Amino acid sequence: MGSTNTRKRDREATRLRIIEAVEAVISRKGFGAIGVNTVARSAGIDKVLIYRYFGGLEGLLTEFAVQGDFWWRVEDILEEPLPGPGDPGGLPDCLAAVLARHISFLRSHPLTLEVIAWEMSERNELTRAFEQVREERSLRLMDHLAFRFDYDPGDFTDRFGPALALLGAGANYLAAQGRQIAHFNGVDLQADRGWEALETAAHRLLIGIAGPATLPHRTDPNRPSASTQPPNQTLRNGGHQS
Amino acid sequence: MGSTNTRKRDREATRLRIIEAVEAVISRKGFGAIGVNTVARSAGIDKVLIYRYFGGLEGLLTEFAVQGDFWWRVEDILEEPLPGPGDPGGLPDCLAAVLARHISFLRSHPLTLEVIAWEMSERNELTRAFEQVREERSLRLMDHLAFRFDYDPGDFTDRFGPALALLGAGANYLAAQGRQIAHFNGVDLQADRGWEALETAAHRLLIGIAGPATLPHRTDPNRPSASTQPPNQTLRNGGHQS
DNA sequence: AATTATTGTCACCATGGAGTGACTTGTCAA
DNA sequence: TTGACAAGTCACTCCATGGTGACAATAATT
Repeated sequence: MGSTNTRKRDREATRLRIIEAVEAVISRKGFGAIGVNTVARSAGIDKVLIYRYFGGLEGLLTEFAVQGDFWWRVEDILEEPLPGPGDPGGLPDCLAAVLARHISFLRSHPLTLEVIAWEMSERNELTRAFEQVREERSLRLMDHLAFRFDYDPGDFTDRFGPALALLGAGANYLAAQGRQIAHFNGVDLQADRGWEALETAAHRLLIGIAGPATLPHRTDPNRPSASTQPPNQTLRNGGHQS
Repeated sequence: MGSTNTRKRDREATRLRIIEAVEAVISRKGFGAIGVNTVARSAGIDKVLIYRYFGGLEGLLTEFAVQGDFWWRVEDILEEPLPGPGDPGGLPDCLAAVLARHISFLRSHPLTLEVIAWEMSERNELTRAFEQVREERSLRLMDHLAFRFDYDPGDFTDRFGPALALLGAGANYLAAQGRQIAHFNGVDLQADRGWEALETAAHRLLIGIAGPATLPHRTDPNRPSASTQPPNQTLRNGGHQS
């Protein structure tokens, strides 16, 4: 017992210190500065421990990636209150709100922005894993939205997938660039004002694509697909079923 | 005379070889691999020449940046035929066409994509210069579009700047990511189909923001601003004045 | 032909990173 | 108390890179 002592020679404690050092280095100098020496120096330990405990830099980064969660969870994006089919704004409002939460997440997670920036120029096991998580959650989110608004998932993807890709990708790019540059096409990326303008612009754009004028869904009331339960059970509390 | 001989010891020729080697290295291994040794090895010359002729890596990269033009010129984006105020589609069609040309440029300029990716993680004289060129041309493009559709430039920027920033940034992100990853939100970034879908999505989005229903411009027919000539004279042939 | 300037080559140093083997020291169990 | 094992330290090799000085070879100039 007492395995969680505050011993001086504590493997778990040093493991944690090392992982935290990874985060510290990335926050301070970016992913490009990550290395065995840098991390060891920042953690105040000998680099040989990185090899002993993690099998090298790659293992350490994997561990780091597993610990921290660098992407939103579908449940958080869908958390109520969120505009639904009954609300006046309908689908455009909902999509705009989803995008706003996406943006909010990005802007409050600097480490995620580092990951996004890193993925631009690096290609390895880790970036592949990151990408896979993001893609999986994005698609799952779309399925939930399709269900929420009674679309066939395939229909929904065809209709709104590319548009949401464009807007989401734009948010990624602008948020990541906002770390370094101030303006993009005249928009101030480091001020809340700029981001508010982007969000309202996105809202107006989405009204165009998903507004009442362009809403030919529910054409077949008793189509076989779009079951009566959410696409999968990963939602904590069933999400939107009221 | 005969300064352009095919001598064996030709300073200009070696200078060119070195600059071309920069391009080759970036194309093959990305900006991250750029270095004095790498370039010298790729050019088949001694690295000391880089210091002699360019004063070091920084000078070489500057020269490289000056030579190559890594961003579209406003004139090319505005080249006729381009939808104008008289055409049925009007402003949305025009903006969609502009975005399509932006995308086309990106997809046909891999080096530009490398620059974009590089700018995400690096911050130095060069990236600052790149950014400045882009920003200047983007704003100038917007001014031209405002003039073309008889908007007050400030109005136009307020109304469409953020939306165009979002869409343009999305294109940048997706094009740059398309070098490495295949799918984003279900869209295939390495197939023409995927990009066509993105372009039509953008078009539909723009109809929402700039379509006839949301076109309260020209409210003041004799407003003082929006002069009768294009914002500046950098257009080759005066551009759109018919 | 001799001089001079410049192109290009070679050898070298310093630095910093990745990775490893041998050592010391603290902790736990017998 | 003692021995064994694990935690942590030290010292080192190897390698790639940035950067520089000295030298050889060739072209232009006189």
